[in-house]
Amino acid sequence: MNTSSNYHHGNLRDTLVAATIAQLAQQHDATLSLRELARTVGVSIAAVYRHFPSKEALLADVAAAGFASLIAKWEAELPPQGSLPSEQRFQLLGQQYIEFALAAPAHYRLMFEHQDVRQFPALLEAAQACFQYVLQTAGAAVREAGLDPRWDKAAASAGWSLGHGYVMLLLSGRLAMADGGDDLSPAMVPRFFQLPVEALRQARQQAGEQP
Amino acid sequence: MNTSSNYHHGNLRDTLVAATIAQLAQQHDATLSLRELARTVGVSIAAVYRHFPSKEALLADVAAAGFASLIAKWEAELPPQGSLPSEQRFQLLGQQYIEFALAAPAHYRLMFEHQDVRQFPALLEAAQACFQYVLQTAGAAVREAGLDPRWDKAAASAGWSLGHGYVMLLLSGRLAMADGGDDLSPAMVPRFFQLPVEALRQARQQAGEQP
DNA sequence: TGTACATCAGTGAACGCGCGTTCACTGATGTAC
DNA sequence: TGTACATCAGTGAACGCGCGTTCACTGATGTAC
Repeated sequence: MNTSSNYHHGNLRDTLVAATIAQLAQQHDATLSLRELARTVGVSIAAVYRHFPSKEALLADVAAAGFASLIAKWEAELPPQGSLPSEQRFQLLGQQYIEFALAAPAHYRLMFEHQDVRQFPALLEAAQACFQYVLQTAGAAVREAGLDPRWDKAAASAGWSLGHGYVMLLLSGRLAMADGGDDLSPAMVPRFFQLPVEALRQARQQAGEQP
Repeated sequence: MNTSSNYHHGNLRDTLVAATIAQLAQQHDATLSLRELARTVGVSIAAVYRHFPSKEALLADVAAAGFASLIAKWEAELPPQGSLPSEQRFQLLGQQYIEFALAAPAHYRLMFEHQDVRQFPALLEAAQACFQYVLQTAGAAVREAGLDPRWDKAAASAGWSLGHGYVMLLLSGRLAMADGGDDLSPAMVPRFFQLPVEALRQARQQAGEQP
């Protein structure tokens, strides 16, 4: 296994995943055909089955890679914890989440359209790691605001929901639907990542309940 | 055209739409086959093309019907404007939105997965009517909070994003992923519909900017 | 260092499938006179 | 009231298609002695 000899291919598995991601980058929807993928890579269709038991398994790997590179983006671009107010850091995380999704919409869709997380442990693990990252960031903001630390999951879930919903609506053309055109701009959305924390603060003031 | 004579069918068009909705109610994903649909209704596949130029056109009608019945639900179940604080009314709207989506997940998905709103004016119109409903409700809350009325769209979009994202994440199994199980419960979410208004209030306090 | 052999990563052809769509048609319905 | 005819809403068969998957295979690679 030396140079890019393509006979015994080197690493067909990774090549297939990378080619899928490259292909998704060029389309709007998240559908694609194994045969076309094999054609692109320049390999017989049966070769794919040497590395993946099924199309679904390939897609699950591609989805997991998506979650991994989202985490990588955060790790590369988010200022370290403590270097700025936690609530602001949570907003930045939201902003970068949206950037990520809009930069590769089809890949992003695939990450969430796959129905059967339970069948693919690697995918589940990647998605969980992603959620943990959000959870920690949200948790820090919650604690810094003097709120019950157990509200971290609620804040994280609300933030993720907000970002995901915004992206999906935007991509589906169902959001920018008012005539005036003065919609919620991408630049405005991160600001709404202060919402989860703020709402919890309000909720406590009003009643003092548990979530 | 008298009784339910099924020879010249009566109203095959509506029957097809209704059968699609019924079928979607029994499945988790939003995929379905024209042929199977025709089989269910008891009609030849070619008969479908007497009423719809394509499968997509049928699905667009089904999606539009979804938006229409969401509006119907709101009109039936939301207390009239003025009978309670607008911000609370906005929260109720959010709660009923989520109820609607979770009661018919596949139909709900179809409403948003269809890519080409522009090709189907009836669908676009139905979705816009829906957005207008949210917009008015959000706008009332924004005005009642003494905020710049032009922020109504931002509040409406944020609310819709939050609800849509929550529902989609929940359905895809990507939300309830933390070990502890203490996630954001459906009952908790409506509370977050106070977020858009609240966040705008905060934003104004902090800076006084325009959205 | 050379040979024998197991293993590994590919190939090419074929499988069966269900799909959306189209065609020429048939039989019922409604209308004109 | 009865007949002729256009229109409408169906039928059944066929089209071509690309798909995911499987099969028996081939040729390169690595290892044992």
